[in-house]
Amino acid sequence: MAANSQFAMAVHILALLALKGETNLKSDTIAQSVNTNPVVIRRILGQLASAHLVESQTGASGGTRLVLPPEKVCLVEVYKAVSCGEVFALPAKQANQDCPVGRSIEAVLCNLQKAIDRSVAEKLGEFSLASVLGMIDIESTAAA
Amino acid sequence: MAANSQFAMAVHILALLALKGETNLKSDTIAQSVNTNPVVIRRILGQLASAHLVESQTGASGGTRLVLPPEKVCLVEVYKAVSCGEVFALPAKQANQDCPVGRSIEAVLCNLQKAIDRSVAEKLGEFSLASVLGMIDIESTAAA
DNA sequence: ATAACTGTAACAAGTATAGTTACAATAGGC
DNA sequence: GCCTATTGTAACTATACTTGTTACAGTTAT
Repeated sequence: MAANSQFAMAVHILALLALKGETNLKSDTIAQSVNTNPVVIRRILGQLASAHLVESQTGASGGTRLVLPPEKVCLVEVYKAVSCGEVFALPAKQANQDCPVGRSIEAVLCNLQKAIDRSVAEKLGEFSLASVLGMIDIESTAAA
Repeated sequence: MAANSQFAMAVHILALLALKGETNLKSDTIAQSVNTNPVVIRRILGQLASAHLVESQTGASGGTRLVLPPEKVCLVEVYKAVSCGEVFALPAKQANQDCPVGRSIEAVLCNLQKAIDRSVAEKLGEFSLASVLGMIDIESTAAA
């Protein structure tokens, strides 16, 4: 399967919106930078809009812009907006309840899953969109 | 797609092996507890064997056993043995190199990816197979 | 009115997982 | 040595998710 790269694309999109400030950005313009189809971009923008991270306008000279300044956009919110938030899945089938291990392992795995997912959320919580922009600036300055 | 539950199954398998001690466990016996097909179990056992976490014997009265005592088996090793180790993927297509953001975002996303993956590894490093067994014991005692 | 956007449905292609059958290779028990 | 049990692995199916694409209805500036 194509690995899920929606979070990476979402960060790229938000970085573009942040640098554009108040101006609306068209999905077509974004698609050129991300190097994909505008519909793919609009799908991700739809998820970001549901999370109240961006706002869009339809019609001529429409487009999308950030709702909040980059310092107030945390990557945790971006991650939650575009992913299921689970690093690993629990088995689809229930374990054998006649086996002592099968009976009790599910709760253990579920707690483990929550612990891992929480640590990812905490780490992402350390980054804001503004900090991403800072990393971009450093990179482009170094390259110039 | 069926979500990847190999890590969860691997932990379940290793818990069974740990409780069985020195004795070889057959893939069929394990499959009954996990509630799946023996071949699915053998596939995971193969990955765990490549990571030197378990050893198998072919032939009659063959089976699989742990290489190390449960205290020395860390869940990081299990995770690395059965997964790609990446919480999110980078886009398959390269971003537009003619765009300043496209040109520099990839390195930022790559560093971000490494930071997140590292935090997952660190959190998993806090758990050993023995600690999983401890959680199982607590659960089954509470249920009894 | 017209032209330019978004939102979204529908579909194809590619790919990963889980499950299943089948069978060669191997090793213990008699 | 022969039989039997078990692993390792290939091959195939079904399912489902992601990306990419076309198409089009709805909306808005000019």
